[in-house]
Amino acid sequence: MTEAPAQERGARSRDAILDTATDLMSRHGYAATSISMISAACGLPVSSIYWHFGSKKGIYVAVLERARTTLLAALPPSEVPGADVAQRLDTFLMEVGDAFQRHPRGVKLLLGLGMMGQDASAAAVAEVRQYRDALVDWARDSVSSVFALRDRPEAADELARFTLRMVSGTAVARWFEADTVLDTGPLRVALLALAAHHGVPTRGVPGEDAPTSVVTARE
Amino acid sequence: MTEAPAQERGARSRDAILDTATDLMSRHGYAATSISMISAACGLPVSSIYWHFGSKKGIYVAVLERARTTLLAALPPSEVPGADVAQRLDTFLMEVGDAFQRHPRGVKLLLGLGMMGQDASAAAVAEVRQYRDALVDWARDSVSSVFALRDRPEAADELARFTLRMVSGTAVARWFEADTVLDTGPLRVALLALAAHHGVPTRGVPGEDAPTSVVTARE
DNA sequence: GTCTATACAAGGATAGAC
DNA sequence: GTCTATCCTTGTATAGAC
Repeated sequence: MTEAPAQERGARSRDAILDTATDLMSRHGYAATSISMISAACGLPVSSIYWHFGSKKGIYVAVLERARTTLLAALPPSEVPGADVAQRLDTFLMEVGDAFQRHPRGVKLLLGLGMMGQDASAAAVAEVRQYRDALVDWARDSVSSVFALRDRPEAADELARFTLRMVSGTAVARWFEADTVLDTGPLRVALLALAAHHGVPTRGVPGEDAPTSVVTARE
Repeated sequence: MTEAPAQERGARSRDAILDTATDLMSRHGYAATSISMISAACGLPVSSIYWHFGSKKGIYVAVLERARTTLLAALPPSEVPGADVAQRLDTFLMEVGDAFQRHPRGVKLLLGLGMMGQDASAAAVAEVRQYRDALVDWARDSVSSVFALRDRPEAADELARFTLRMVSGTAVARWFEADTVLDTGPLRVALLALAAHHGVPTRGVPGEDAPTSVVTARE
């Protein structure tokens, strides 16, 4: 059946290299991953790798770029569906926790690879920033949708940052214990409290919890 | 003033090497830091470094060990002083934010160096674990003291984990923007809400007494 | 304890046949 | 596009004089 047009073989190899590099680099970091390691792991000779990517930094940039587009494509729309805050929040948290499980390399790539230091080429730095900015934007849009914060940009910003930092921190924890999951329960409580603290109406959301005073102070 | 007993010179050199290695490794990571870089930066020849530490892993272990003891010595007692929860919480958060400012390498060392992968010697792994466990213990004891959770170990554990993850996540954020500080304000709101959610009495802590905080380091 | 010099392996990268 | 073979640099580590 119609063998590969010889052009497809190239694309296939490119992907294989990228897969291997992503795996190795997200595990060991950029510096600790050598071209020969990649070559040995994916079966293709060193020169093929250079033919496709030109340099080690080239591989790095390509890996990051693909990771970014993949993750962004997998992220749910930042327009979170749901009738009320509680519903949307639960949906959002479920999605975040899910993405955290499915894309264990997201943060690790940013960190492990971001560790290039001064060696970082402009292209690499640009990729890292773009990756991170895309995540920030998505998070802000999402919480903005969840809590209806279109007219409260600072509040949306704070909630988004808070969420992302918790996710990053949990990713760090996963460094040490592989089966760590994102604790969406506490995060839910925290986000609701933060929203309330900002005077955002959450209309009796807490539900089963917090019979006591939940912070309703304002600034 | 007669010269150092020749033995002190050694100790001094050892410290200098350790300082340099700590700086370089926390910035570039373990793999990306070479012995020659350290040698060039601290002025001592490569062989002196090997004389003192035996191997690159040896330097790593020594760096981590010193970082751990230094940080632990700098951490305030986990018995947080204060008449009520509000006072103790503010004290605790101020201390954490302060430590975050003063010891920017804490987490970065754990991460950047922890990235050794399979190369990690047993000694190195042990050091990393010990470092991290010490932090966890301190955090748990502290929040336990703040919220009087001696008889609620699970609650203390959750609050401690939450706090540490936020700190780690903020450390990650600092990766990208150097002047990032720990947002103790939102963290305060979150911890109070979590405590309340666990049914822990916080005796009218919330808003009125504390101006929305901004607890940051001085100096 | 410190220095110079050096052994030896591994890493990044390229040449050129196929 | 892929392979073999190779160049050159850098890195870890050691030897031995002082």
